Amino acid sequence: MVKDQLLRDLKKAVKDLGYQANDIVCAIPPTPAFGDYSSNIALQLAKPEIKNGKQSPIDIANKIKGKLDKTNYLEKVEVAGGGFLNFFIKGEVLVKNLTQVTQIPKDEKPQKLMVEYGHANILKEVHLGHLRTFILGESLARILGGAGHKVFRANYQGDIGLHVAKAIWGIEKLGLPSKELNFEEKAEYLGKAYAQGSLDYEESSEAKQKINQINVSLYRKEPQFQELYKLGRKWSLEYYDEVYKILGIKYDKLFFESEVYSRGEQLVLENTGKIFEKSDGAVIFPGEKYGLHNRVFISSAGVPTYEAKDLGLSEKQFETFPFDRDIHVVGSEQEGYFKVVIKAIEMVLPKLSGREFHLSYGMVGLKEGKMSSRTGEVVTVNELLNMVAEKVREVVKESRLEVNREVVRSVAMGAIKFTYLKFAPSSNLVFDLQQSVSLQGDSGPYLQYTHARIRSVLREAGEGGSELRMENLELEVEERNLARRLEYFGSVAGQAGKEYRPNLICEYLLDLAKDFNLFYQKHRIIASEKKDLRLALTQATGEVLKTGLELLGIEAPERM
RNA sequence: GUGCCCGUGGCGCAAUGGAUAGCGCAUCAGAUUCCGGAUCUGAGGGUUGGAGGUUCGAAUCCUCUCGGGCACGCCA
Repeated sequence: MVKDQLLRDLKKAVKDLGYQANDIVCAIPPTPAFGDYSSNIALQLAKPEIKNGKQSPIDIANKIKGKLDKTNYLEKVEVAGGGFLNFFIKGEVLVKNLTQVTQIPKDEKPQKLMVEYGHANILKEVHLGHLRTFILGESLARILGGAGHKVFRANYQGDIGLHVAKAIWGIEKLGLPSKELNFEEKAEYLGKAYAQGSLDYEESSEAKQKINQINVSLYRKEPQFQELYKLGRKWSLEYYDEVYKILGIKYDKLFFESEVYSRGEQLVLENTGKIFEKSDGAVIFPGEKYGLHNRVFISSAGVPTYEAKDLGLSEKQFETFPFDRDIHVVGSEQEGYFKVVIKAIEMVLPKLSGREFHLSYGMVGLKEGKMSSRTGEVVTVNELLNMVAEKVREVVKESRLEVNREVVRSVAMGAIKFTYLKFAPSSNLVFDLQQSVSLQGDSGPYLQYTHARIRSVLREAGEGGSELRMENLELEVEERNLARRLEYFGSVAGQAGKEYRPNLICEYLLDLAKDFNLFYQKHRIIASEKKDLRLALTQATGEVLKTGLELLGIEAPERM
C-alpha cells in the first residue's frame, strides 16, 4: 500500500516541523477530486489556536505540503477546504502496486483471539435468526486471521437444561419415528418434540412438574432418560455437522454445557458468601452492588443456570486456548446478561479480567411476522437455502448461461451471507423473504458475477501478460479510479478487523465492482492498445474480489 | 419503573467528529452486430424524528423531547 509510505512520511514531516501529534491518519476522501488520501492533521494541530487566530490551519498545511512536495510517489499535494491536505498518488505508482493489492496489513499487536459463535442449542433447528451469529462469526474469524491474529473458532452448545428436558418430554409423547430419517428429517422431528414440550410446559402444570423432574434427572445423570437423551443428542449433532458444512464453517472445538456445568456450580458454591449470595433458596450474583442487576446462578431447585455454566465455560476455554480476548458473537438482547456475567467471571477468575468481550449484533426479524422455535413457526436454513436457490435457477433460465448445481448452491449461499453481512453488526435486520436476499444490485451474486466475468476475460486473454511499460503512462478516468480503489483494499480489510465490522468490506467490494463494471463498459480490454495495463487492472480486481469474498465466507466461482 | 439500542429520499441500508450525506430496490428514460445484460448510463426523490447546546467543522458528541425495539432473579 502506498498509504504506509505516505503515513510514515507525513508523521516525519509533522515531527520535523516541531509539532506533537499522536493521532495522525490518512483517510479515504469522499471523492477523487480531493485526492487519493487526505489528512486533517493541520486542522488538528491548529485546533487550540484557531479561536484566537494565532495559528492558521492553512499555514500549517502549507508547511507540511512543503515537506512532502518532492516525494517520488506523489503527483501533487493540495491544501483545500480550510486546511485539509489532499494527496494525489502518481498513476504509475498505483499501477506498479497492482500486483500486491491483495495484501492485508498485519495488526501491529497480533493477539490470540477466540471467536465464539453459533451457540445453537441441540434439539432445535437452525433458523434465520441463528444464521446471523454463524455468518458474522465466521466472517470475523476470517478477517481477524487475515490481519495476523491467531484465531480459535469455538462453538458452545446447550446440550443440557430445561430446553432439553422439554424435548425429551416431547419425544416420549410423540413416540420415536418408525422409519429411518435423514439428518434434515431428524432435526425437524426434534424441533417438533421441543415445540410440543414447550407448549405443554406452559399449558399444563402437571407436564411442567414432570419436565422439571426430567431436567433434574438429566443433571444427575440418572439412567431413566439417558438413552433417549443420548439418541437425541447424537441426531442433533449430526444435523449440526451438516449445517456447518453448508455454511463452510470448521470449528476448532465444540464446547458443551454438559461438560462445564458442574465446574461452574462448584465455582459458585466455593464463592458463596464472598462473591455470591443466598437469596430465596437460590444463589445469586448481586449485580446491583455494581450498578448492574442481580442474576440467579444456582436455582432454588439446586440446578446451575446458564450463568453458572458460563463461568465454568470461561475457565475451560482459557485452559484450552489461552486467549487475549474471547469474542462472544451474541445478539443484543443479551447485553444486560453479559454485563453481569462478565463481571462475575472477572471476580471469580481475575486472570480473565478484560478478556471477555460481547460482540453484540442487532435482532433478526421477519417482516412476515414473528419467529418462534417454541411454536415451530420458523424459517430454517434449509428452507431459506432452497427458496433462494429457486430464485437463482429462475435467473439462470432467463440468462441462457449454463451452470451446475454446485454453482447454484454457491450463489444462493453467497446471496444469503451477503445479505447478513452488509448490515453493520449493531443494526437490526428485518428479513423480507421476497426481497431481502437479492441477486442483483448490492448483492453477493453481483460480486460473484463480476468476478466470474473477469475470469472469463482472463481466460479469453490467455496466460502470460507481457511486462508493463510505465513511460508516458496516461490513465483514463475509469482506469485511474479503479486503480485507486484497488489501493484501498488493504486498509479497508484492516479497519474491518479492528472494528469487527465485515460490512465495511461489503461496501468496499460493491464500490470496487461498480468501478470495474464501468471501466469494462467503457473500454475494450483485449482488443486494445492498452491491453497490458487493462489486463493488469482486470487481474488485480479479480484477485481482490476473490480475496474479499473469502473474508466474508463467500465462494467466488470461476463461471456462473 | 430502571437501563441499553435504534430513528437518514417511497422502501431497505451506508457513512460513528471532516469537505458537496452515499448505495441498492422501486419509478421514469436510454445502452447489446463487439472481451459474459445477474451488467451499464441518465433523471426525479433529503431542512439525517423534533428542539436546544459543544466545536473551525455534527447524521455522528451533550441535554431535553417524541416514536420504535430489547433487557431487567429461578429459560438459554
